[in-house]
Amino acid sequence: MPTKKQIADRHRRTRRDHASETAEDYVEAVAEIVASEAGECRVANLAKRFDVSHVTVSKIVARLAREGLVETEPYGPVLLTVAGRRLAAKCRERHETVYAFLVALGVPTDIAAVDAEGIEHHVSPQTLAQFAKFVEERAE
Amino acid sequence: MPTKKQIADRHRRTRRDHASETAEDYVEAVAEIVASEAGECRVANLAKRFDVSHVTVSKIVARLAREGLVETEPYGPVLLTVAGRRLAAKCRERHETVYAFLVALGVPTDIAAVDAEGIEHHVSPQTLAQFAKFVEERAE
DNA sequence: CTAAAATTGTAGCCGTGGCTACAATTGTGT
DNA sequence: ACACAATTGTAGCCACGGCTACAATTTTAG
Repeated sequence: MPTKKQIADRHRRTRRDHASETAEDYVEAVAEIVASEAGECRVANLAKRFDVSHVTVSKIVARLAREGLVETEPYGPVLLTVAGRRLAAKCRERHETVYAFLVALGVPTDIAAVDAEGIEHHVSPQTLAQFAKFVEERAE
Repeated sequence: MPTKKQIADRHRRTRRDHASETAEDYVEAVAEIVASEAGECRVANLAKRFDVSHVTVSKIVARLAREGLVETEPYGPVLLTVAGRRLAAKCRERHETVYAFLVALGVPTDIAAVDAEGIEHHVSPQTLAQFAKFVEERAE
């Protein structure tokens, strides 16, 4: 049985995850937009993508810049740093695994898409490995 | 392929979920504490449980009271309303299903406990049903 | 080239979930 | 009863992710 400290730790970790969820969503989106026809990612692209105001995007991009995930200049595009690209790649892979897993489990694709969005940030490497294994087994 | 609007909707939903996560965690915790040896749930119990200050708990409890999930009087215990008890029961069941599912999948119990904490709030009824089905099949 | 449109930045507000510090209340132990 | 401990409330601060309104800049159209 878990101790009270362990329960508190679990919750603390859940909160810490929260802080990085936005960062993960944004770097993932930036990578996708750069890879799209758009070619480059602008604040406006992110605002549309997340359906928020450009002001909200600006503030979050500023934070990501502070954290070294993106680089940007006034009125310029949003560029991923090396760290940002690394994080984006990791998130994209994890996202795809979670989505594929849910679909393999029998969840309708539209619902799997929504759930994957929420779940992906809380999946540990161990759980992700089990997800991937399950998908592989079903694929044979 | 999903439209941009659908992608934005997915993110909006993810954000809305965020808002209710705290509420769910708290009513669940209140129900557990009330059911424990403690017998009643006080602000101090929640503060220890989530490893936050009593001030943070007070503010959140006040919000839950505004939302009709709990009732409380100055210097008194935190009581669940009917709506609060209903939500707590739903969350507890969902939490247990997610945990059991991860364990059935092969995730170590300690890691499953952490992941379940983060995942439970983002599982749709459809996905939860698949989780439950999977657990049942493995149990035979 | 200049004027209008689109984009981005800035100022200032809100609610949520964190905190410390201090005040008030309740509970306990002589 | 009274003092001390524990608990809860209040004041006031912070960062984050939202917003509107307005200013600045860049892009695009004429």
